[in-house]
Amino acid sequence: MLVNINTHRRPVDGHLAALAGERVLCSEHRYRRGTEIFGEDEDAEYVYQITAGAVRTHKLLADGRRQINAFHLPGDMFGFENGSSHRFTAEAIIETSVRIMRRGSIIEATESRTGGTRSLLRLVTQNLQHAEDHMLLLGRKTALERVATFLVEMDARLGQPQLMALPMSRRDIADYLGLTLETVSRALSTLRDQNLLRFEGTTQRRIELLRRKELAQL
Amino acid sequence: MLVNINTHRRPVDGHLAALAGERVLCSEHRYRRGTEIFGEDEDAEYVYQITAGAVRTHKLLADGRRQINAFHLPGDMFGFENGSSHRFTAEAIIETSVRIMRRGSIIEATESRTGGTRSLLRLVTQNLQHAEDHMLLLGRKTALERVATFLVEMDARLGQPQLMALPMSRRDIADYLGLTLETVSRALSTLRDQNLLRFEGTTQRRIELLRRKELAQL
DNA sequence: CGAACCCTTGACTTGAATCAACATAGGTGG
DNA sequence: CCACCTATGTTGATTCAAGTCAAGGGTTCG
Repeated sequence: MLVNINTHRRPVDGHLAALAGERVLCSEHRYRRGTEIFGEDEDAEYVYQITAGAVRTHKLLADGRRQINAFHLPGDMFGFENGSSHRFTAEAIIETSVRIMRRGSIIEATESRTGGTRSLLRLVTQNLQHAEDHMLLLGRKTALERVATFLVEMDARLGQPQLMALPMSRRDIADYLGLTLETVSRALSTLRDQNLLRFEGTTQRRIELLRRKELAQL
Repeated sequence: MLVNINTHRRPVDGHLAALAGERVLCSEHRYRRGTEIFGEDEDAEYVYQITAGAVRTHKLLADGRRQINAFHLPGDMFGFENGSSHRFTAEAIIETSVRIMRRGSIIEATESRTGGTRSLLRLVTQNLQHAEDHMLLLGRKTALERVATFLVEMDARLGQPQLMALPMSRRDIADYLGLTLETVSRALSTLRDQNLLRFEGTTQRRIELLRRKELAQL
């Protein structure tokens, strides 16, 4: 099975047709919040680059326990860190636009441009590095340390904005950090009480980091 | 700094000289149990293949908490999953022999042989896959599930021998699984009491798996 | 032979999970 | 625009899985 056309989560037919042609190497597509972009064990036919929005990738255990491997933000590419078939599920966290490319054409492109798959190798190596750091977090850090690490990571990836607008819910953060959503909420409250951060306005997803250094050295 | 000659953990001068020459592309070296092969943040000058023994790679937090990323067994290569500098420390678990190659020559070799860095890419991708599976374990599995998963993994990698001789201590297993050594010991005792495994003889590192299927479906 | 590990087991503690209640936001349709 | 509903987030009370502390036996190795 190459493509499962009768599900809403696949690129629409028009995009497939375009991608199948010779001229068009990539195509834009939009996903509503909460929709699946690809599933675990599906063929890795396409590679994705986010132009707007945010994506989470996760694995599930049989009884529903979820581990989020990574969050992807605008500019990030994802979907090829895999082998030929996806090893996890990707979902749009919020309304998200992605540029979709055929996997094969990407590999050929990077190969001819750099005289090898080196840039691809670099991307996979970056993913590996992130995974290694995350294993240390999951295996050995306390709840407060995990949440602080998460905030510092997001802050850096968003370019240290004055105000950080997190796209993901407390549950997503929890499943990324190997915690429960209550524990994440409590840790954030603790950090707020220690004046390390501030919630902006009424929605709790807008956070201002007040003392980045102290947060980082947890 | 390319090579820190005055530490015992580096290849001896003879090997360095040989590696520097044109003819010899690789060299054999032996490490006593517990000795460091390379350290975190060192230059990744060499790539290693184990011919006998076992190696662990780990990261440390400032206060000494340790997370073991992976165990390496005979036949395994390690040391280039990194970028140009090592992102963790590698140590011999037991008396270990490794084949040492210059990193550069490996990359060239794989490139010329396969018309690209594809085989290298495959190796890094395998590492990434392992890391992703391990994140699920560390983030979401119970102690018993972690130990069972560990046993099944080792069993498979050792070729499902009738009797499995683990090279690593309970502490190593604990630091790999994000547990304490006591919890690992208790989990093993529980599995023994459930007749899922058996300790062979007096040393507790020889284990016979009695019902692999039931162990695997935890 | 002694010393340093290694492993197991028991008793107790604790950090995070679970269970529960409540507040608020945001989306939908009347 | 409002009323409703669901999803989201916080906080408190309680439980529990794993950690910590402690003791004792066994093995290995210099």
